Amino acid sequence: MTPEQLSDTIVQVLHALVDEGSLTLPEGVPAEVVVERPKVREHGDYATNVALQLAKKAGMPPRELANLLAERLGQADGIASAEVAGPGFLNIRVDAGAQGAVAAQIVAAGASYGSSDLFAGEKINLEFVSANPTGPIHIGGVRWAAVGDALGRIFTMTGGDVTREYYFNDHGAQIDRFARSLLASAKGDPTPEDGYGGEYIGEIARNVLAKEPNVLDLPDEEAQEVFRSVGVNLMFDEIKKSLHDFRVDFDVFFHENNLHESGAVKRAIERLTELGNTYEWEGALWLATEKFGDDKDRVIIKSDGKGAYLSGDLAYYLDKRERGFDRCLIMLGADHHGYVGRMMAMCAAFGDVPGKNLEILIGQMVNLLRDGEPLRMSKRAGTVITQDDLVDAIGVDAARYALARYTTDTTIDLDLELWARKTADNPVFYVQYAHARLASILRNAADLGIAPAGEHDFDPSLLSHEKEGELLRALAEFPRVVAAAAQLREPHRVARYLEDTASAFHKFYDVCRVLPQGDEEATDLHRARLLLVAATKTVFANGLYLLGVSAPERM
RNA sequence: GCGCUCGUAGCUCAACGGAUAGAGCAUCUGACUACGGAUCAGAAGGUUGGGGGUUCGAAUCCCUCCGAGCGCGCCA
Repeated sequence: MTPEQLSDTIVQVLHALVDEGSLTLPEGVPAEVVVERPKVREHGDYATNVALQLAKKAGMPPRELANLLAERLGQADGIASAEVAGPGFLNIRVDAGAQGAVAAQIVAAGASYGSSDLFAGEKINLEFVSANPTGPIHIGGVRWAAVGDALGRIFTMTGGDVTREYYFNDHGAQIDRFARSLLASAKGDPTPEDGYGGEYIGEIARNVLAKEPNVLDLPDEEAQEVFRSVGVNLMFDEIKKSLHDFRVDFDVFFHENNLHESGAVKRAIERLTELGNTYEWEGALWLATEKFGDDKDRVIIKSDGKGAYLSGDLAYYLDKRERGFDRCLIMLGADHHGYVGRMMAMCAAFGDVPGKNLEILIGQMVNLLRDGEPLRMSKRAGTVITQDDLVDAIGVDAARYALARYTTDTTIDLDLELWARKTADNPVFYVQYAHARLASILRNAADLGIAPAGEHDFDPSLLSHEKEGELLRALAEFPRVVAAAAQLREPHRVARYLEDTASAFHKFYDVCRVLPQGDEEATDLHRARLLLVAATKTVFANGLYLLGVSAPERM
């Protein structure tokens, strides 16, 4: 019995009590009730606070209502017992048979176990990383590469129609600085005062020279144009390759420059003007964002006639909405949190709903440590830690797992030494090891010619051991965890869940022999446990997939 | 000065407004004639930064103070 099924059962009992007149609920019976896994074992398999929630509405003391419910619930199908505890909690024990049936359901669902229709019919645009094409992706961007892609997988699993999008800021002064830096490097000049340093500049410059051998014969201004266009494209390619190697593939790479060239910026401004949300002042065009909650109004066309940075964002947002996205999520580093106010105001200025049509997620900084010492980064000195550096140090699996394992609203310290280790103190190995061990059991079973219990010969009530129950309950949680991760935009919940479930599995494995020993004959219990093993492996495979981490058959 | 995000075990971090705040690492004690010991069992470790408030119930919501990180351009 899954938590969802238990919730349904409780709702049915509520309906029955209302129908026979022993319970009055003026606001009606809720469609679902909260069912949770108690932290303390003595509190049963599941617990619900429904009596506490409904007591006031029913005009009845919580414990009295809980008693009423417990009496009926105890008689319901699949429920072994229901007891009232504390201020009015209901502690519920599930029949072993009802519990064990989950294993068969999971194996039958396979790769789709955990999916739901929570976001069905919604077009969701996820914009993340979007690092400037003036250099490789650095550590700040990688956090979102891992988290954003995982979130995309989670939204897909909960029914959403997901588009991953990367916004290339290939317009404006920073690109000029990039081009000047390349030219200076190619000529052997020192890095310009406001330019970019680092080895990659020299590398890109050499690659441009390889493609355009005569470029230095041109006047500086023309040469710089060549370095700009060729250099930026080389940078694009490098960024895309890094991301692909990181198992993050974007559906759309959107170039800011297109917005300016296609007239999209102009159109967006016209729209905002029609809506009465722009005005001219001191030679510039302003967007009235303050009335939508921003600190102050913002310039969108500067007095020199050029578009301010925000003008690209306006056009980009409008473009996404015109492409039919109901939800536009943008993931930014904490150093950009200052934009949230104006972006939300801009969204409202278009007549949209901030927080729904546009959502901005802020990720805090990542600090890298080696042997407990912080790695200091300096752009000038070229000691920036890039995505590729991180992958070289600890590998894609560990990097993705490490970055997706924490809530994005706290800064994290990653110790490269720890995450490179192939030992138990590295959480990703703990989880992957569980999967490999499960795979190994199934391999051994196949060698022995033992098949997991099937549809007709599976007796769920055989899985009655305490550790089997805990593992089954953990497996039954998976869909709820995925749903919560999607609704709260918190992929780390999946990682934490896998760690808990790995622990439940190892504890089960320690005390419950799955395969027959020696000449022992395979029994129904062996086959039932083998089915449980298959179900567990399915959950690990699905969970690791959501994080973009491999699920190894062997390690 | 204003704003955003945070403050939880020695360390890194969890915890739909729920019961005795949990894991891992590190420390200490145990378990291998092994379905993979990259594991398991146990011990120890806390005034959830301080103080108020809201309610049946607060790490979580509100106010305030302290501390940290990050932002506050007609830069991009």
